[in-house]
Amino acid sequence: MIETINKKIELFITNIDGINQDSTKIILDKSNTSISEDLNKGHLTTNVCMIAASILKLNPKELAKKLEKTLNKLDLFKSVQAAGPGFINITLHKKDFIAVLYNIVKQKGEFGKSNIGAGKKVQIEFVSANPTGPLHVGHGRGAAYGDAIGRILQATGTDVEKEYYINDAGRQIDILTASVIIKIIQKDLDNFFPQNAYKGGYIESIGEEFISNNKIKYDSYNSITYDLSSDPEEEIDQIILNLKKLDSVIWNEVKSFSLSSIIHSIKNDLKDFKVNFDNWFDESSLGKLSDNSSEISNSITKLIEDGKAYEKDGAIWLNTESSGDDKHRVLVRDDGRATYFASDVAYHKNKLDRGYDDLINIWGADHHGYIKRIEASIEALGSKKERLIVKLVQFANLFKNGKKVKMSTRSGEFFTLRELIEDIGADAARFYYLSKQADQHLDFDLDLAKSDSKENIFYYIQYAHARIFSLEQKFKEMNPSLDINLYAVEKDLYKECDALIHEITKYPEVVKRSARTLQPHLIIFYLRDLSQLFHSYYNDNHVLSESNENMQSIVFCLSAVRQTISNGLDILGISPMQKM
RNA sequence: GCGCCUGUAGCUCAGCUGGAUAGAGCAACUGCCUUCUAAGCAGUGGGUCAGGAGUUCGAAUCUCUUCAGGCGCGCCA
Repeated sequence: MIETINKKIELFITNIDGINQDSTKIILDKSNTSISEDLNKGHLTTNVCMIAASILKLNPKELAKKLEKTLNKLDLFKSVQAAGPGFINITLHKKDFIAVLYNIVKQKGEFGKSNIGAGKKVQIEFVSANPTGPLHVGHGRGAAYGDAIGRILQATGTDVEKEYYINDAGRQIDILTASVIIKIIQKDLDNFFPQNAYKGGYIESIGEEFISNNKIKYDSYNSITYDLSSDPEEEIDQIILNLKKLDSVIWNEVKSFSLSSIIHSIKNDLKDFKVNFDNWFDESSLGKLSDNSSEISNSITKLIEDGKAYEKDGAIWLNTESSGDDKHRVLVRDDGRATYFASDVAYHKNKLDRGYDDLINIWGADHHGYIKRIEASIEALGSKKERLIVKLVQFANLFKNGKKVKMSTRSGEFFTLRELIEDIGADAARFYYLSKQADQHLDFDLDLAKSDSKENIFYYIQYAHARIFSLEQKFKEMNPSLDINLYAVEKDLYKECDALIHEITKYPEVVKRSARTLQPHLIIFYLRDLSQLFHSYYNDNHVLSESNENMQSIVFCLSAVRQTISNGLDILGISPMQKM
C-alpha cells in the first residue's frame, strides 16, 4: 500500500510548477511515508509536503491541501486529510487496513522478516573473552547483544556468521598455567602464591582434576621461588620461566588441560545462555613469529613490504597516525616477541581475506581507544576501514537486594554468567541485557528481574502472550465447530481491535530499523507498547461473552498479536511463555 | 592535556534520516477482581529536554560553546 501511495506522491511532486529533476529526487529521498503513530492520525502519514515546501520555498500547508485534493480524487482511500504543519494523514479502507492480519496467518514466524539485507555477508565477532576463567556477567551482555544482532540481521536476509576469537596464545595463558601448577604444589611451597596469579576457585578445581589423572613430580619445588622480583609483573614472569625450565612436559600438559577445561566450560555456559557460534577461531592458529610462513609473520612482512611498518629502536612499528591514531604502535617488541596488537592485525587480515562485506566487532567499552589502531591496520592492509564496524558494550552493574554487587576479576570475586542464568533464567537475563542501548551503562536489577510487578517488563510482555494463548485454547474448547475470520472487523461491526491491528502493522518496520541501527532494544520497547495495548483491551473487553461473529474476529486479531509478540521475542533469542 | 560516551519528570529510561500538545514504567494520590490469568486496567499531579548561542518555516534531535559525570590514552592483554 505504501508503495502505491509513494507512486502517487511522486507523480504529484513531478507535476509541481517549475520543479527540476534534482529537487524531485532530493524531496523523494528525504520524505517519508510511514505508519502513523496512532489512529488519531489515520493509518498512514507522509511528511512529503513539508520537505518539498522547505526545498522549493513554498507554503507547506497550501501544498498539503493540494496533495490532499489530488489523493482524494483517486478514490483509493477512505479519507485523506492535510493536518498540522503540513502532514498528510491517510485513512485506508478497512480491507486494506486488515490485510496485514492475513499476512500474519500466512507467514506465521516469518512475519516481520524482510530481504533488505539480502546478498550481504557479515561476520560478527563477540564475547571472545580470554580463556583464563569463567564468563562473568560483563561478558553476558556482549553475548546477548552479539547474538541478538546476528538474529536481527538474519531476519533481514543478511548472511551472518558468528565467531568467537579464543586468545589461546600469549602471556595470559602462561599465567593461567602457572596459577594451576602453583595451586597444585602450593602446600610444598609454604602456601606461597604469586600476587598476579589467577586466584579464583576454578583454578583449584582444574588443578584437582588434573592431578586425579596425572602426577606432578618436581625434584625441587623450592627452586621455583628463588630470587623472585618484588615487582608482581616480573615475579609471575620469572615463575613462568622457572616452571617451563623445570619440566616442560608437565608445563605443556597442564597448559593444554587447563585451556581445554576452561574453553569447555565457556562453551557450556554460552550454550545454556542460548548463544551459538558458527566458528571458534584459535589465536594460536595464526602461528608464531619464528615461523616464516605463519599468518602472523606474513601479515607483518606484507606491512613492511608495503611501507606501512618500519623498524625503529629494535622494534617493528605500524604507522597508524595516518588514520587518526595519536601515535604509532608496536607490532614486534625489541626482544622479538609479537604484541597482542600484532595478533589482532593478523586476525583481522584473516577475516578480511575471508571475503565478508562487513566485519562487526563487539567490544567492551573500555576498548574504545583500540578502535583507531585497528582501523589503521585495516587501511594499512589495503582495505577500507568502513568494512569494520565496532560496537561497544558498556559494563552492566548488578544490583541485588538493592545493593551493587562488587566485582573484581583479579581477586577472583565475580558474579558468573552461569550464576546469573541459574538465578533468573537465560531468557530473563537476555531480555534485560538487551533492554537498553548497548553502549550505555546498564543497571541490572536481579530482584526486579524476578519480581511479579508491572515494572518487570519481561513478565509484562510474557503475560500478554500467555493470556492470548490461554484465550485461544478456551475459545477452541468452547466453540469446537467455530472457525476464525475477519468478517466483523472488515464490515466495521467490531472496532475495538483496531488499535491493536494498527500497532501490529508497525512491527516489520521496527525490525528493519533495529537491523539498520544494530539496536535490539527497539524491539523490546515495541513489544512493551504492543503488550500494553493488549492488556488494556483485555481489561475492557470480555472476549468469550461476545457474539460468535465478534469472537471469530477477535480471536483472529489476538492470534496475530500473539504471533507478533512471539516473533519479536524469537528475534531476541527469547522463548515465549504459554502459561504463567 | 587529548579522544570517545553521557546529561530528558523525584527515580529508571524511550524518543526514528529535524516535524503535530516531549512519552512510558516506578514512586505519590484516586478508582476497578461473583465473568476469559489483578504478574492486569483506568485516572490525577509532576518537564527552563544540563546552561548559552547558531542553522531552520520548525530543534530533545544538527553545529559551536560552557558546565557536570563516566571511560580510555603501555614495547599490557
